[in-house]
Amino acid sequence: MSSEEKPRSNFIRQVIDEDIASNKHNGVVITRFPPEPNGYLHIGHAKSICLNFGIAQDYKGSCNLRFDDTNPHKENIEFVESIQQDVKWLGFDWGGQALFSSDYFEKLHDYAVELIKAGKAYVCDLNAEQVREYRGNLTTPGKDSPGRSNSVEENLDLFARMRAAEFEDGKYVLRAKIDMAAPNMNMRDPTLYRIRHGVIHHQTGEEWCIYPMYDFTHPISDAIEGITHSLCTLEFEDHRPLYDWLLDNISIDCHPQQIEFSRLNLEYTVMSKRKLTLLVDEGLVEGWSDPRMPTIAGLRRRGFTPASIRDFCERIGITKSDNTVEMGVLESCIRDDLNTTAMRRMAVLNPLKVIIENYPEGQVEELEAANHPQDESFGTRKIPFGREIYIDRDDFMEVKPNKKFKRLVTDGEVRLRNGYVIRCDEAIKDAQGKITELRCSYDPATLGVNPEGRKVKGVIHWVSAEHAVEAEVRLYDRLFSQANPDADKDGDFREHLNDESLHILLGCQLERAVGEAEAGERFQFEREGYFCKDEAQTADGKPIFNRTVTLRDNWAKIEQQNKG
RNA sequence: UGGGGCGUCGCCAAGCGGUUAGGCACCGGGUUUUGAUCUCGGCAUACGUAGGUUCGAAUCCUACCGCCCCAGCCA
Repeated sequence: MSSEEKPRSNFIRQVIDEDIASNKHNGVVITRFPPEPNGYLHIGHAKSICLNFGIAQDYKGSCNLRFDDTNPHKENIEFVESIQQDVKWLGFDWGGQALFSSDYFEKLHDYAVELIKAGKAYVCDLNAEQVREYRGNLTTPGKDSPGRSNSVEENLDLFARMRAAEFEDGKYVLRAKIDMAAPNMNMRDPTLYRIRHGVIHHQTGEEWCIYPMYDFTHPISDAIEGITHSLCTLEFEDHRPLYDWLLDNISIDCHPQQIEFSRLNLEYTVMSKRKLTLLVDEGLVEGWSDPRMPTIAGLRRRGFTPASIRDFCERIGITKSDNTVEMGVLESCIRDDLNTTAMRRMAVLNPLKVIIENYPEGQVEELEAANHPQDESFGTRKIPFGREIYIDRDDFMEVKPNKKFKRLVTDGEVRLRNGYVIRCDEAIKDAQGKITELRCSYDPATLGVNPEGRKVKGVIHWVSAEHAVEAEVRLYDRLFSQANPDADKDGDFREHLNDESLHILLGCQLERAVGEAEAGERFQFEREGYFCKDEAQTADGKPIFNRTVTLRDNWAKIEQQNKG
């Protein structure tokens, strides 16, 4: 499998190679994956996970899982747990306990005090709106906050009282004293600490009422953990001067290197956690693990394998350029994997009853079928065959529509996969003219051999009516009808939701062998696609299968082109 | 009109001064009891544009153009 091959290089690995060559960190490589537990992980996070854990593996280093939990307002324990589950499921190990930025709150506080003592941080009493005004804008410099001229003693006293819960939310913040005229907005005395009462932090409870900001927390947490390379996405590029400033201005002897790469965009979906949260909260999808979601949990439920997602991350590469990857790449990854790993089965999604009139009533044959056409190690199974079977309605037409059509037509023949050749003698219709069943005959001499004197081109799948397992099958399509749902800045991305993204098929007929499948099991339903059994059942106890992806379908493509 | 990035095939992406890897997609041929798989072949005189340096430039220099990010007490 391509995902297990040598990882291809990228500019970050080149930096690491150079650092190893120059013995910068004594040959050690330690990375970290630092999610904020305020949502479920998505395929974009998978890119970062594969990068960070992949590098750690290849360089015989390690990768920490560290929750960046400095904003208790938005975070909760459900997300802490789902994130760990998803990283594990993707196949990565962070060795021991997960880490939390909140583990370092006391140390972080001490570094803040150190900055204050050095005259490099001050307590500011401006309110949020004033801070914004004082900051200036992109083209005009900011102006100093009154607090900037506080004495060290005043700042120390105020900060201590902030911690001691003497002030309400928003009364004061702690700020770094850098440069209010800096062209980089991040350097205009960024906020380091804010006051937050009345929230219970999932790790520290009510121990703290001041919480450090990301820009303060991240570099120090990295340094505490001895991270060598701190990999993050492009939007943090102009936070790097602040990252470096902080580590240069406190007494810590570790200075990780921040390197930025571009985030993943995927066509026909959204990747921002804010937007995904909105879809979940507004009930526009069925939760974070809805199979249409680009979340790891959604992809898992859809039937994607960890290997296929790793392969995807490998294929898309790591660069600094903006990119929007086509869905076709993801689909190709899962097809590649499942093609070699999934058992073949037959399932009739849109059943049409077929009576084989020259087949003895009550007789049942057990036909043998390979579980994989190219891999004998998958073994074989028995498929019952009888007088009444189901085929898919799409596999029959009364009149042959064109000479390339090679499925069943009236007075025509077709091969039943793993079975006999049958001929359609008559299509029975109801009063409305809808075909209700087919009267056919079979050729007993065609089991495992081609008929004599004629060529039967088509092969269709089928299921014994008597032995079929009824199921619900869910067909998924892209979540959005537009390749880039958030293209128009003033429009609402929700307007582009695809209302055809889910089709539920009832009364599907599966071959007997699928009946024993366990939740999460994946199959190729021949000629249809790859399907995964859902953990849920229908109200009346019938199994539910989710379609992961269709098979590549050149015929559908040709038909599409003929129409268009 | 401040700062930081990015621009190589429809979409990703190698390339790091010596004459454009690869994958996806697409187009054709072969095998096939899945119109699948597999397989064979095709698919950028060209690297945002214009100049310059050089025997030689996607790679170096200059100037333009286009796109993305930054004005949270979010991360």
